[in-house]
Amino acid sequence: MVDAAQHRSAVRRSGMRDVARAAGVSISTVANVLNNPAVVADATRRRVEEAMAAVGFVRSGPARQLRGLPSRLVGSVTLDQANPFYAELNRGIEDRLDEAGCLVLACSTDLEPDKERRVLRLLEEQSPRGIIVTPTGENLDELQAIARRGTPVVLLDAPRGALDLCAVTVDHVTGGRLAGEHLLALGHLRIAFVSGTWDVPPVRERLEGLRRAMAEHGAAPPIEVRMAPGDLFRGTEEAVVALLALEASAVVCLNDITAVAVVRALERRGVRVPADVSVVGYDDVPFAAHVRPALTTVRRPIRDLGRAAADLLLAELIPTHRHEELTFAPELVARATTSRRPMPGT
Amino acid sequence: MVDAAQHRSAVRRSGMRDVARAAGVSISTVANVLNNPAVVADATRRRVEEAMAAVGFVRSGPARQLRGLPSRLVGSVTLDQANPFYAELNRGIEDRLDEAGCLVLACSTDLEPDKERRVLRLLEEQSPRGIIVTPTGENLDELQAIARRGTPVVLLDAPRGALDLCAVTVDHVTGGRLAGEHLLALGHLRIAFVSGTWDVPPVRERLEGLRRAMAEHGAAPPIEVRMAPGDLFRGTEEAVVALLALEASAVVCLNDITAVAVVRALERRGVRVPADVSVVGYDDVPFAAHVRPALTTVRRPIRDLGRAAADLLLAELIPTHRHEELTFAPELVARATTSRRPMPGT
DNA sequence: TTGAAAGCGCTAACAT
DNA sequence: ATGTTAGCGCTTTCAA
Repeated sequence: MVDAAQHRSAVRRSGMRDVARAAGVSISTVANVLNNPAVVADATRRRVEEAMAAVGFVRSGPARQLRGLPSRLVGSVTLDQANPFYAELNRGIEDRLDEAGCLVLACSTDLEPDKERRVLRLLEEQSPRGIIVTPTGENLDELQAIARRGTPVVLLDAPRGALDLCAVTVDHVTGGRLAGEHLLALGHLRIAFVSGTWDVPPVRERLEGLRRAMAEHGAAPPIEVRMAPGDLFRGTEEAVVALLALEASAVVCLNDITAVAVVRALERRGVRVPADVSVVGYDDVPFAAHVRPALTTVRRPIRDLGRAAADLLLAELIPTHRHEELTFAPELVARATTSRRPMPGT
Repeated sequence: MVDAAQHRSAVRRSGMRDVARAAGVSISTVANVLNNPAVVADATRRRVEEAMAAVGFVRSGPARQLRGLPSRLVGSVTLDQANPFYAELNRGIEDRLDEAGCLVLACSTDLEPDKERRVLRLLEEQSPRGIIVTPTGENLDELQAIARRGTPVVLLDAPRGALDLCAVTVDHVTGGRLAGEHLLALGHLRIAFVSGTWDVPPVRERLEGLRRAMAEHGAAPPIEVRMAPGDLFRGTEEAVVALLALEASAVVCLNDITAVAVVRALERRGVRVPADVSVVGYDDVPFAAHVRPALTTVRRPIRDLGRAAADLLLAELIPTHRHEELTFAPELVARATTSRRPMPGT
């Protein structure tokens, strides 16, 4: 007689029960060789180990979690895992988690609050060890609620002190300032800032830093050019048109991807970079050094951010844990898209 | 009186039990509003739903899996999720899985068989819905064993017909051929091929395609230059030295990253691309169009590969499922790193 | 040194 | 329309 369950799938993972039967011992002995081998007699242990190999035993994570053991899953919610910045970030997270035997669940929100909410819910249902998230900003209360329900949350690039959670951030005001000071030192006075379609704090702060640097140098405030919604290509074209109308001699972009797109759009219009217009990016993603002209940009230590976030997350398991906020310093990397302001009229 | 469990953590997720108590119904009624809402009286359903909100109910994925329901986790094992190719691939996988309410566990092996083995084991223990893997090639038997134990495995970029599993591949022989024919058409006769440190089939096949194209045109066979182990920088420098010694007028690289590095190394030595030497990449990762000179490369539809792999994986749940092998065609994208062979002596 | 038994949160078959 | 119950694979007391 063959029952329905066996029919449904010819393959079935064998569990401790099967190992126990194969080795002729009880389930708890199998549990002991797994979790407390010292207590098991050598001969028995060997017998059990052979049985494990023979039946192809694989421990069940879900069952262990159900018993209350810490999960080995960690969620990472970014705006887009294909974006080189977040790809690097996830790798940093993965590297640190790997040392702790944990795996990363990589999710993208595309900066859509609804998608973020869906993904967060899905993640929480897996009872992960925790969630590292670059928030869209629209679900901060939800994130706090998740933490309250027992799933640790680590924020990345969220406004400082926004929530009672662990967080790792970059001092974006300083980042914007660095870009500004670099350009001011090169003699630029009319500087534009290309921001994204959505108004997120980490970008606001860069603009604010730029504004401060310019104010301190007695220059006119930066002119914000917001990218049109839709694809990067269209948005950039329109931004560049606006840019040229403004007659700015330099432009700071919200990130490297946009900066490269802006450089291309300028070149297509016969505007030379940096001879006619200087361009500064943000992040220093790996390809920034490889485009031509090589991109001047504000670097943040991307993998370190990921590693730090993972560290904070793992530390949440410690009973005496207190929430902590880590801030990294950005750094200007001068390359070939910036140069001295051209003499007017030449 | 407060018991130990409560002490250990102030926060505790509430389960169906708590909802049932709060709503004054049995657990199965809660289960019904979750899984079979039509059968529940309207008033009761509302009461239960309110209770769920009130206690902050989150369904337990692990518990559901333990009951034998399909997991919502899918593993994706690539060589390096920070590599733009695999970052794109993972995004394609994520997009398709998202529609099925599944999440992707992104893992990197760095082409290290040991790491791959570790990661596969960790993944299998989570009893995921399946695993999509770009194998190092050293653990193929293990992959087959995993599938036998009940976790579906989908291969990516594995040798055709290597295993009795679903697979999605690209016709790399044709890919190599396309690169070769492009260069031959431009008059190149001495062509080198830069391969990676490790000898993996998808790269072998590209070289084989190149070889065939050259043979058919009566040209001398391609000269293989293997990258030195270690970091990309060192490896590329040495490869380029070898390259120049060979006096090849064109070089095909195993992928775009290496191609860009080769272009830079050539330029550092005063060799102009494409005036003196033509360079062809492979993959057409997003930045290939943005480096300067823009990279001529063999494109594969990266996100589509990911989506297809996810589709195959999800289809494994269907009882009548048969393993399937999908092959995508590559395509040459001629940009600015290739040009007509320079006249000897000029 | 080994075994018996309870229970984690859920689903599904069955009973009411 | 709602409730009772067994059990998924594991860990963890406790007893032998």
